[in-house]
Amino acid sequence: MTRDYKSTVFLPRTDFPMRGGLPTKEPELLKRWADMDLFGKLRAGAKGKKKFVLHDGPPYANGNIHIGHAVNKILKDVIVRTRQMQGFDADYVPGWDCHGLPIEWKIEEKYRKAGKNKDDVPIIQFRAECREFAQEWVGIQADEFRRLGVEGDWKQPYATMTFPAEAQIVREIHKFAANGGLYKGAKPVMWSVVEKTALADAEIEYHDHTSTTVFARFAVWGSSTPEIDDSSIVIWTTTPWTLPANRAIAYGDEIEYATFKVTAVADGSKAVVGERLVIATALADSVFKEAGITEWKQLHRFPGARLAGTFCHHPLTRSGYDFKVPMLAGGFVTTDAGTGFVHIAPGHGEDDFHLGQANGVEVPQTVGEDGRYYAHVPLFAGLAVYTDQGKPGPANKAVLAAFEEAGSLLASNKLKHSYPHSWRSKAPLIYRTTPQWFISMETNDLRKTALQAIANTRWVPEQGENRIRSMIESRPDWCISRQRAWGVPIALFVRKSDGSILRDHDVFARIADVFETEGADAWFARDPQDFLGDGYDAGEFEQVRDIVDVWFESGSSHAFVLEQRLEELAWPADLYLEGSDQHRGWFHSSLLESCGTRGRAPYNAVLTHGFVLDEQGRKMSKSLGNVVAPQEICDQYGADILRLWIINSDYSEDLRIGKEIIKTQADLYRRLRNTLRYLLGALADYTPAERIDAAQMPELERWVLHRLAELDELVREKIEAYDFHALFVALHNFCAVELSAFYFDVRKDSLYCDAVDSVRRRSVRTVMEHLFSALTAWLAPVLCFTAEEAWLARPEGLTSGEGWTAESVHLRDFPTIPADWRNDDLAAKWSVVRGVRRVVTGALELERANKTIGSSLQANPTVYVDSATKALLADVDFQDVCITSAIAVVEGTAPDGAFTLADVAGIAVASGLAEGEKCERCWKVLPEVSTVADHPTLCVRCAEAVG
RNA sequence: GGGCUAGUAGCUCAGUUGGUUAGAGCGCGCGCUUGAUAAGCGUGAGGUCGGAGGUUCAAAUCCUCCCUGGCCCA
Repeated sequence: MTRDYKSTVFLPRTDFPMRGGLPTKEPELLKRWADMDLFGKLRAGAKGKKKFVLHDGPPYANGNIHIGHAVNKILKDVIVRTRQMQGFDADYVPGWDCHGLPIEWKIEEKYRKAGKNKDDVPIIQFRAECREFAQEWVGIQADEFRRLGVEGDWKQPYATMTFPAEAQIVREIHKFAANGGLYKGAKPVMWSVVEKTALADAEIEYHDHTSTTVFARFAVWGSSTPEIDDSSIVIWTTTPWTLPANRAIAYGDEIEYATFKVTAVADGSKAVVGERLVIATALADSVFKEAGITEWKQLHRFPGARLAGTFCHHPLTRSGYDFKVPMLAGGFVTTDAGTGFVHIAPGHGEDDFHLGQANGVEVPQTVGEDGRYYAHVPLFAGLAVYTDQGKPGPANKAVLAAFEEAGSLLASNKLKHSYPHSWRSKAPLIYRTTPQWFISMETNDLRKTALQAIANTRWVPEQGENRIRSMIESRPDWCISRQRAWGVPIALFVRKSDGSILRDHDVFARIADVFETEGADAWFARDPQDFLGDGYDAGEFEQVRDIVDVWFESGSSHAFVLEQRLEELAWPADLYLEGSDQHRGWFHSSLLESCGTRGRAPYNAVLTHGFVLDEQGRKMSKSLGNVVAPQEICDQYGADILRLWIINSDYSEDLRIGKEIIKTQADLYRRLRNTLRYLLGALADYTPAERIDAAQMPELERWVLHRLAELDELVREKIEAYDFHALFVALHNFCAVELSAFYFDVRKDSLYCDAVDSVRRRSVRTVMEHLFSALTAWLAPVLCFTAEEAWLARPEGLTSGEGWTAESVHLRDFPTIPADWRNDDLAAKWSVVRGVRRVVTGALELERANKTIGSSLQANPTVYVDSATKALLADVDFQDVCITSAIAVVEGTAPDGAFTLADVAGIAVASGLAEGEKCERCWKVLPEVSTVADHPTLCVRCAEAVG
């Protein structure tokens, strides 16, 4: 009768399930971490260590998080966790951006639905409702971020709308006011005459509109180009009413222009035979047609660049417009339509304004908030561009008449085109110059300081540096004022007498102090005299009621977060990490704010990631129906899968996500999870007493330790480079190829069947211990839930002693790998061994196909090798390595038909069957089976192991 | 239109200064195992390296143009 030897085989045992059940398991772990105050313990344990501060860029608090938020926050979390486990004190304070237009809209929308008007609601009440709205979303988003496993100071996050933040933002504004960087200027904004208000981009709708077009002559006054002497520059515009505000003409440097002499005209043409006109050659024909010019002669051709330094007369020069109109190169000039010359009215267009700013051209204010010319405008005072009904006023006709009278009008027509309208009144909009507050890029050398700060910062990837530098190099002054309600006021007083800013430190301090306790609402709620104190009379000052650009607020976060919490944090931050769009956003505004007030960037390094696209590489949109929500992935697969996806993507570029990609990640995850599971099973009942010194281990075990040492080096290197993708590829390959397919497979026999006290089995288990320790630590920053689950499932014997006491895997540091585990000679040798092994497994496959064998343990192949390989294999238990019952390694020429692999030279394998009986315990086929009297069905090793 | 950037097997990615039949993991097909079993092992098939020109003895790699995307501007 045969005994049941199965019970004597040491099969893996563990409670760690093969399937994660992450959607239900993860919330349990979150609760565990909250209950044990993991974050508090992390902070306490890191006290006194070198700090690593990743300063959180605040998301906007107005909706559920999307996949982009998830990418950003998870990456931050992975980095913070790796730094923490490297031995840094890596605190992380999440934050929110709370002020601004989108939230205002939501509240306004609510009013509209209730049939109320925003302007009828007291500003304090309106702001309170905005605050409540933002606060609600802060709470929701915090929960959503935490569900992703993001660890941080969720009890004390920051928000731009807290009173201390509002107070500090005002202090920052005051710094610019005090150092002269802040000035009051004018800027064109989209203006609705009907509502008498400026509109933001999102409040603008485009509809077809019929405009009056004008071709007008600007007589050359003086030029550096003789070819255009006695000529007129011809401009074209669809807004004739802006011509009184003309102060320049733009040309394209690389556009070809020509001087034409008119030699014949059609009846009714306003062109004059003999006059000379300058027009872009590409557009000349169309201009001649419009102007009724039937014959002409081209005199000179030249590139636009030749026009630099030329001035023209304003066409109405004799009626109060007697000034020089400079010709300026504009990159925006095209030959799509018109004449190749663009009339520039700095107060009535974006391009116009920036070109004017760049060249020191004044910004005339010609049209008031009611859409009528100001009284000071010659010829046209009081005329309306659009009436308060949104209908065209007399302005265009009057301008046309004046130009005709002055002999400047060459032609006029109508054009139907897309034109901006108010989303509320549907009335056409105009660009109108309004007073605004600017931070100068030149005063105090802000541009220069910022460019130097960029050079002193580490940009990852490096291209980010180019990107932000080219922006800073060319950007205009920073317009920081907004005519809105929900934000931090630009809390300044301006003297009515001369428009100068009141720069008084006591007043500034009073304002900030009040904001600190009452919030920025105080600016609107209190008597201005409260802030001015006894020294000034409120009647002599105008209180600025504009609010500050929200980018200025978040750009000040380094001040109201890092600087104000120096106990926990540090200034400057070690790292800012956001999507690459933030080169123009937060990186940019933080840089300018900090350079303007502190002379350097608030960060030492900036890391950027790309955007999330769908599986085809297209942008996600509701209309395409390709939106992937992080919440759905968590519910279906688990946050660890989402985290793994991010790390397995090259986030320096755009990331893709979709069904197949997520499924792939779930497959990769299973391999990692099963590796941990196998280790746990193998380590059942393990205790440190079983440990074997590396020096006494078999070579194969020492090879695994060597690989751990190599990986340890890679882990450190890749963390430094923030290259988690490469790190996880290496870890996954290690688990799949080296452990599962090789080491674990080879050592199953030893682990299952060797005697418990055998040196070999103890070596295997010691190596398993090291593997478990290293892998749980290395995986923990990314698979924060799974690594914890595995850690908690470790055998009782590994809950005490050095490195094993932590109550959470996240309270551990990365293990220290002994330097002498590294053994390159051994690695080279085993690389050869594995090469030969591949030839053997290839040969076995043929036998399997022949049905000669099933299990490899039925085989006994003969391996023909050269002498060097023979020597190399001499001390290797090669039958164990190949998982055959026996193997012969023979030096010499292989017989015909022996199996070879093209890429393993000089190795051939001939098939053979193992002789003997199958050991009932270890399943090897050995001649010795039946030689042990007590256990006639076992091999010698198993008989001894069973005892 | 401008700045930055990408396009290598079904998927995620490697491919150093141009140099032998372009690699890996996953997935897929087939087989084995049934003592990691909703697992494990072996093995095989997948690529005109976005397209077209060009430089070179030699190009995924350098140059030009084009196509298709992405971010930020205009």
